[in-house]
Amino acid sequence: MPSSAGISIGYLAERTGLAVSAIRYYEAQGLVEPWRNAGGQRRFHRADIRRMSFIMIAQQFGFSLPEIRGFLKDLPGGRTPTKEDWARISEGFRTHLDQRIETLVKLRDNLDGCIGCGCLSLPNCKLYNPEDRAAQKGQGPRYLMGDRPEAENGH
Amino acid sequence: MPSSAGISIGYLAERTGLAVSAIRYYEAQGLVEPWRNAGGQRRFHRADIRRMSFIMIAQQFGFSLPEIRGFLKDLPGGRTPTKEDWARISEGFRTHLDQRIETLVKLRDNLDGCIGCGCLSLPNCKLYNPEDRAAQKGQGPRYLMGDRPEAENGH
DNA sequence: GTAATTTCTAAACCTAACTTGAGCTCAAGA
DNA sequence: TCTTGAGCTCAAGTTAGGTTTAGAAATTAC
Repeated sequence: MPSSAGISIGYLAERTGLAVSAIRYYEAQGLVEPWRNAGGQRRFHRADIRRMSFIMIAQQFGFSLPEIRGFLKDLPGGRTPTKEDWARISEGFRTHLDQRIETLVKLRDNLDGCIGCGCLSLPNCKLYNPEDRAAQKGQGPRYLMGDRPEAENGH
Repeated sequence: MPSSAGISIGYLAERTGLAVSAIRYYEAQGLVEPWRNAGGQRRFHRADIRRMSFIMIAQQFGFSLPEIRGFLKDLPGGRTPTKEDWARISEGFRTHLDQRIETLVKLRDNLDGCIGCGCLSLPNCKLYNPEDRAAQKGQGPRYLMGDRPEAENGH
């Protein structure tokens, strides 16, 4: 229940769909700064509902929590994004998203070019080529992402 | 150096760009089954170079190691994919990829619709909508870019 | 025949984004 | 007032996909 002096962590969780533990984790990561009431319990601004939403949306776009913290800190006064802030920030999202889509489409095109070629071990296969592999981002071994191309010879 | 009786883990690593530790890890995950020489060292088939390449490519398409193990097991005789197998399997890749691209494009469209609307806290915002969020992943670490199939466990 | 390199195992460690548990306190309703 | 539920802290666990480390044994190079 929202009292006049800020909202509880449970209420914030209920309104955003986040787990209570996640909100506490976000606080630990510096994404939100609740104050404490007399009994030591966290109290949040109502605006933090929107702040949490912003975090969740930014996550959908693939931003890490540190990056999101950066967005939130860059806002004058460290406030939760307003309509204008949001418009500005979404340009960045858009670019990020476009890049990711482009990467996947390229990957798909390579796949189409390779279906049935059976060339997985050949140096001219674009899927196998380390240069192309280095271009991808995401989880996976780090040495695929920018390390040694090395002399590859098909066998 | 490849002897006539199979290749060493170091040579396999060199030929694929994988770390030796990664190959041992794949063995532990049941993705490859080397035998041992008299001294207890692993020996691999030459064909495992191709097998490793297959694993790396499948990873690029977002498949988890258990899924990839499934692909490799489904092959008659448990062999490394041939040209024909590869053609068959890539259909699955293609579908998976298409889905991921579609998801991202939808996200982008929603973003375009929302730029400047400042509606982050409103229930009719598609980016904010809990239904849409629920459509992706429940709890645990969220693998946000596209769905990561598999390994969904309750709390 | 040495020396150098590779490989072996097992366990610990790593990152990200959280969740779970233990043990305790605070707040609210009957 | 009692009781239940919500909240607190801190540490440890989880998942995926590995890497690092340490000490010993095998293999290769000279």
